[in-house]
Amino acid sequence: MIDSAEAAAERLAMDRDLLGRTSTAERVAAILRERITEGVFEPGARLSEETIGTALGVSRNTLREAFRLLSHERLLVHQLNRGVFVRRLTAEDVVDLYRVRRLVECAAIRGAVPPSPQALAALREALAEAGRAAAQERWHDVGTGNMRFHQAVVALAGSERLDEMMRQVLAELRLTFLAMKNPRAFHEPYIGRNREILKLIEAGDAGGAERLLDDYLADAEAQLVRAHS
Amino acid sequence: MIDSAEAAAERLAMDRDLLGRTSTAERVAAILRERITEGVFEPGARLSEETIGTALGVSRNTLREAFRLLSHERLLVHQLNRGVFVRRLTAEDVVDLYRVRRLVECAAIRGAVPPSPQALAALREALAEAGRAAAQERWHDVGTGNMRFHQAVVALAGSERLDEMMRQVLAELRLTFLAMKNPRAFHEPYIGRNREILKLIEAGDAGGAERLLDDYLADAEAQLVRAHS
DNA sequence: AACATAAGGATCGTTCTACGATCTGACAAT
DNA sequence: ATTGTCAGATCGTAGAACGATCCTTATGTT
Repeated sequence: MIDSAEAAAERLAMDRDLLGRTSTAERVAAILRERITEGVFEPGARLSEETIGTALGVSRNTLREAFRLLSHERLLVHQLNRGVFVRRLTAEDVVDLYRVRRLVECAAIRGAVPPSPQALAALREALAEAGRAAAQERWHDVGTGNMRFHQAVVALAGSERLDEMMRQVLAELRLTFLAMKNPRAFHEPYIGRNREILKLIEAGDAGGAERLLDDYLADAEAQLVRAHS
Repeated sequence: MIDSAEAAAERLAMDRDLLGRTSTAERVAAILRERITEGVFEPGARLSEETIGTALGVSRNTLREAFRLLSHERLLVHQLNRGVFVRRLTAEDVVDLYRVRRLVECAAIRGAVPPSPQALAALREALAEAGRAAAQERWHDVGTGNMRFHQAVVALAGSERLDEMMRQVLAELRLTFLAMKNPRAFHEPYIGRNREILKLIEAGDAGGAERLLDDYLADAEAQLVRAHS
């Protein structure tokens, strides 16, 4: 009986952080994050403590904590004595973001031979999700699916910290997507290209996958830079 | 006269963010960050809002903002209704940190041919600094110099965001260094190895530099993992 | 007319007080 | 020995207050 009790305790320990205990500030941040990536608050817009605080029914202190969280994710910029603003990305920001993506994603593919089964499953699932969204013409969700695919690419490296970093990079990228007026034309073509990349990864051809990914990123970057000039 | 006025304005624009306009919370965070990396607050220690707030003469709200900043840097961990604690790193954390370092630093070297003159200068300067510190037996500063060298390695990639990420990784690593009881034996040998790496980079031999760097990281990781078990 | 200055209002930065919620540890009951 | 209960400490959040800073507008100067 002792064994099973210990085993059960061990299983519970794994669920511990799943016990979603979140503070009000974090929940407020989650709401604002969604509104920002939806484009409800446009880049450059100021988020007044007073206005938003009363609208959400939270105190200024709590709201300020939420602002801090989002500033660290680079979704907001904080100017002393002026307030927080939705980040407005420049062409240089886009270039920098893609520098990071190229370096990290390509290295992740190169370093993962053979790829872990879980990471492969995540890649396939993200691709399938993007496909479903496209079939239903939910173009925003196609973008989400594509981003999740590249999140899974980074997951090939098997590092929590890299995953976390990529989450941030992709969240910032979301801000740039808002500038594209035709979401379908922008997102749809990349589904097929991701499928090609996955095919090469599955075939064990890391070099080929890396080349394809590099082209992919170059094209996306060029499109976004053009839209941000 | 117009030209020089514009030129002057442009120069000033570069100094703008140097004009240290920082809030109290950020200054408090800077102080705590230093104390933590110094080891004054040991890993696992709880930082009471009340105690530290009165000690530093700031209000709880301000202090909480500082805590948030440091939590995002992973120097502190925040537990709901329990307070903040100095992060205690596990052997898995060390492994993860070195996974990131290996991927990012090696890719930065491989991608930077030829390296930019500024990045090379930063590498040389960091190495010289570590050498000076060693000559004066300031072992803690030797560690700082070595870390700055690897910060400069990442700077080869030319990405602000990667630089920022590396800053965080190295700050976390500082926490693990505290576990090494003999700082000289730990830090000193790496000066020479960094010098070898720089030599190969200067010679344009990115592949060789990458191999050396990989060995370097493997050895450091092994030492730290052993100390964290 | 162009520029410098001053006044006013809005908003932020920070502090203080307050109270409910939650954790911890100790003691009592089973 | 395990469980239940309670008190103390600390955190989470709210709200009011006031000085500091920024922006805008009005006023004055050259």
